[in-house]
Amino acid sequence: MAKQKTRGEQDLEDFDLVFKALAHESRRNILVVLLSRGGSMTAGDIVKRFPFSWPTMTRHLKQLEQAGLISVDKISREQHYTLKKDRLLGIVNNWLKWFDNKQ
Amino acid sequence: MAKQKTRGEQDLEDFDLVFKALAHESRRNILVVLLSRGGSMTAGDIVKRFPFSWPTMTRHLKQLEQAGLISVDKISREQHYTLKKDRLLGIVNNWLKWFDNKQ
DNA sequence: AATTTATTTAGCAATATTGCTAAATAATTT
DNA sequence: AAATTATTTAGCAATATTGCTAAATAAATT
Repeated sequence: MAKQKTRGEQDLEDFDLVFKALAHESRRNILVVLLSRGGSMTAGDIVKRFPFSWPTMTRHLKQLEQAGLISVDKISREQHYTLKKDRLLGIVNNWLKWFDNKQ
Repeated sequence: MAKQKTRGEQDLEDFDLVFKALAHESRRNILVVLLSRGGSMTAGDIVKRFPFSWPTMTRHLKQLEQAGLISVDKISREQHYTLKKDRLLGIVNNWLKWFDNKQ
């Protein structure tokens, strides 16, 4: 049985995955590109807009997915990646809340 | 003469420094500890609350400072580090704004 | 002036991250 | 069934990050 995580433990793990994912400029840009294209794109369309190889992009996308910042759907042989905007805003704001008086 | 940066270039540089600084759990925790102690602490007081060596802490603090998330004042032989909460909130929110409809 | 206290700098080793190319897989079209 | 298209996996090299210890600096105390 996997150890059950408390609310706070889960949050800490989320913060870590999310902030690590956001630490790389290209990954931040992938999120912006997804947003600007309506939230959803195939792997190939994303690759076209960045200056690195497909395998490198695959890895960046996987990191974003593991952080829960994007989701994937396989449609025939294409992978459709979708921005999870609410989770991005939710987790980062949840951390920022610590510092925000007006909370 | 140093090249003059446009508004957007400066923002991108800020985002990069800030998100890189926030990528490490201990550095995020340093900010929280500073906050919980009223915003300002000496290097030695910070070191006491973390499980790593002073030189390692010095480096983390320098990264936070370069990101503009804390400032330093030398008072006699002590270094006083101060949380720059407004800048933390300002820069992260400025990036998040891209994703926030309600903006 | 010597010692103590507070802290940084230098430099190394271990680990993690990033980027690449080549090969593999899996679905689709010919 | 062979070829094409979309994409991932494997594995390597370069670079960056993190942590450490030892040495250096700088101010204060004895």
